[in-house]
Amino acid sequence: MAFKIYNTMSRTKEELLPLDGEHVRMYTCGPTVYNYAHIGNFRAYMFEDLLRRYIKFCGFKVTQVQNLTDVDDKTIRASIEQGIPLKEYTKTYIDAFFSDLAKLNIEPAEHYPAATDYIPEMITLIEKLFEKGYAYQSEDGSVYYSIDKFADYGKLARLDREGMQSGARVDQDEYDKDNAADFALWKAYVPEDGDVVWDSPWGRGRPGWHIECSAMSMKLLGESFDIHTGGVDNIFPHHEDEIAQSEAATGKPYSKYWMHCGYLVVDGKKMSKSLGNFYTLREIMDMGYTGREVRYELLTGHYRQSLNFAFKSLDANRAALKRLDEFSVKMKESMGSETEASELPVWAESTRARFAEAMDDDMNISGAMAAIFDMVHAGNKALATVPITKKEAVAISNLWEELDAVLGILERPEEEIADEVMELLKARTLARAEKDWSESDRIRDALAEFGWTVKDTPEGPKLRKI
RNA sequence: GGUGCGGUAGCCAAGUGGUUAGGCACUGGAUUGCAAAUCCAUGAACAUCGGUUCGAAUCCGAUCCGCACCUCCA
Repeated sequence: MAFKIYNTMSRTKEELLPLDGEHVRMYTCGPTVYNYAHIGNFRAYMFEDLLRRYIKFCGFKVTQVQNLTDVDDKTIRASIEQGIPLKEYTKTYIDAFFSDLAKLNIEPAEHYPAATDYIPEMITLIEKLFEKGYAYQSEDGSVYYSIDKFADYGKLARLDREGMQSGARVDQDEYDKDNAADFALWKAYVPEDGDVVWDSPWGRGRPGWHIECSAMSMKLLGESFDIHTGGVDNIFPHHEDEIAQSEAATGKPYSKYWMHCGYLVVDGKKMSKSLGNFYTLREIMDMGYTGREVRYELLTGHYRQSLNFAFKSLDANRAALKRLDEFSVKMKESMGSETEASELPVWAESTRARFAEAMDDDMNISGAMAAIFDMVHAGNKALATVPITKKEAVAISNLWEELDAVLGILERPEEEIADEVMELLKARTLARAEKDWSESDRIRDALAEFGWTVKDTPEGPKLRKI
């Protein structure tokens, strides 16, 4: 079996073969911390989480770097407007970002470099570009990259250089540049930047946006690494420019694979701050949805497809997750205190292979989920006639755990049951024994107020969190 | 204008030449003091028109529709 991923560079699916054979080094474009990230942003981080988890499932090691863009036009403008120092301003949103990642059960990357901590590396990189003749300083003091010097410019986005046309926005300092499409490596200081400024060989200023990713990725992962990820909107110009800067400076290939995820859309339109059609995770959770339900939503659409966000789907996910939870609980109850696993029951024998086969094909998550639901279905059916042995239940639980290392949705944390809830349950059982149905129903309502439903089964009453 | 993605049942969503994808909802059944929950069963589809083929959701051509990117958006 081989894990195949779609490489935007070649526009084909290629087998993932790490440069050093065993260790996958990946770089992920992270958030610009000027505000709360919306769940469209998290769609990308979720894709990257699934990717790193599946890479590990395949037996590779992973080192992932995700940057924090804590200096750019938006962060500077907002911090000045609010009269808060930049570092302090961005800290709020950096903290919120990590808190949201945790709620979505996204595995932490190995490194989260902040742009402002890597200014010297960026300056070194720009100096190299000057040495090699790719950089020039314009009259306003800013430093630009000359795309005409880099023959491969446009290879990722497959740009038609001649066809880049007028529909494009007009850059204000166009006339300072050799080519209107040249991009900034270093931006000369302007009063609007307030006290956000660093010294450089070309005068005071701040780095351009693209250079930070090149500098931090190569510093932490090496001049050539395996996978670079981001949303499709980063293909051009951001990733194209990263390639131009990095490969021009080192003369080596930059990232071996480029992977891009599709958008989250709302009513057919891309979710974005400018359209105002966005939701933050905290807003959705305030509406009563859990991080796990949102995770399921973001996870279960294929990453290269645009994903239509709708609360209706979140409601549907709740039912689907319940089905998985029921099965999971059933297995836990069946295994008791047994720890030794036997062979899997026949109805689960092919599940892992089917799951892996689907995921190997560029992370076909729908196929992978189908394998799991098929197992649940076959299992439920089989259990109606042939009880599962304790050791088989252990084997299923082990499988479940292995698959959930990739998905991060199957396991649900144990719910703590308060003493008073237990008392109510006892009282209700007593009432039922005495066939006092009105008292029994009254207690059921009382339990609901504590957030629990009770189900009466042949083995006695069972509590479930609503 | 250039580049790219897409249109599959009530909704979501896999599938790239022949075999039940899957989930949610609906309906029926089992279970239940009644419920709820759960479990089982179940129909229904490939944007349009043409072509290739024994056979097309899948390949080819045309058309219609939607979305995105084209200089700092995940």
